[in-house]
Amino acid sequence: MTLLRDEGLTIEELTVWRMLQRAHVHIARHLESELLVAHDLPLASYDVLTQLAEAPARRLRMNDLAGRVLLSRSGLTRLIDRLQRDGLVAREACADDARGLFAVLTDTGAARLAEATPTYLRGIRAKFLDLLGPGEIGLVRDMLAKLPISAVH
Amino acid sequence: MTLLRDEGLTIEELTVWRMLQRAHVHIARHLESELLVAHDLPLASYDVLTQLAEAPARRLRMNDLAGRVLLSRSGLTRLIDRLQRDGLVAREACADDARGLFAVLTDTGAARLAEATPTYLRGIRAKFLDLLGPGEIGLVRDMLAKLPISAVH
DNA sequence: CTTAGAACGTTGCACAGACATCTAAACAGC
DNA sequence: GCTGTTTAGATGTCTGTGCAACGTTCTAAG
Repeated sequence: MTLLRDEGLTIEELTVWRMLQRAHVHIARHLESELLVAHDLPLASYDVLTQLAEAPARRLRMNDLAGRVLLSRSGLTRLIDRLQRDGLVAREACADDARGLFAVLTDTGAARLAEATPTYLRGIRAKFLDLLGPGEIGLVRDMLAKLPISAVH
Repeated sequence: MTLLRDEGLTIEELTVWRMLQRAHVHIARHLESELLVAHDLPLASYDVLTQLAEAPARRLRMNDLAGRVLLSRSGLTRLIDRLQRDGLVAREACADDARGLFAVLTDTGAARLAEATPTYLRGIRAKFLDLLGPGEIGLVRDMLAKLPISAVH
């Protein structure tokens, strides 16, 4: 605890970080298991499908996508492998850059996403939003907006 | 997006969750890599050492510890294996319950923790606390306090 | 045109983590 | 005491991820 003083942190500050950690892990695990049992869809896969669904023409370059879902390039390669195997995503060559590849959301993928989304949203509601007081959501947003939400280094 | 309406979530609410996700992952990765390069200590290990350091007599039952560091029992077993191999933690039998085991922080472990803590705290300061306005930390704490910080199910 | 360098994505490797299963010990109930 | 149930931890196995290295393609400098 002496160390805290050395770095000028209060115990409260440290606790806030720990709570943030625990809260996120807790919510993420809940979402993961709900999605898994109900739709056989890991959270990471859900995130990928969502990003693709929101992207123009339902497609995104691998590199681009990797940044958005907080995954390393290699991690994304394997994940897309699995999603492609399951027919939820397809790989398509990039016309103007032969190195590039698009990950494209298939119709099957879109359907699966639509099917899983209620579960996902209910989970967020139950484990996160409903527990906050009115107006606090805006507060949290403002707070989080100041944090580094940059891409993976 | 139509699905959002169906579940009564606004886009803002969904965004808040995503930002929380990104913020946590981003900070955690930063801490992890800093601890790794400077002290060869993964974040999970650091958390274990911290919990033990704060526990009475520097010891905690495996099961108890698993809950605090958000790790499965098997995950903790392996992690303690590694920490024991490195001499940072020792296993000790439990007097009044022959099934039980204590994980005990060794002096080496305590030293290593003390050595790594400045790095850890500096990271939290740089990637989290310093980015918030004054008074916001209390706000966040109150908010997070309402979230489910329960043990692993 | 040629060549050095950077960027995109994939692959080999090692490691961490979860789930299910297992053993040993404690705790019921009778 | 004896048996059935529960709990504490450890282990086998499988999945997922990151890092470093690689092949390929694009781009810039000479």
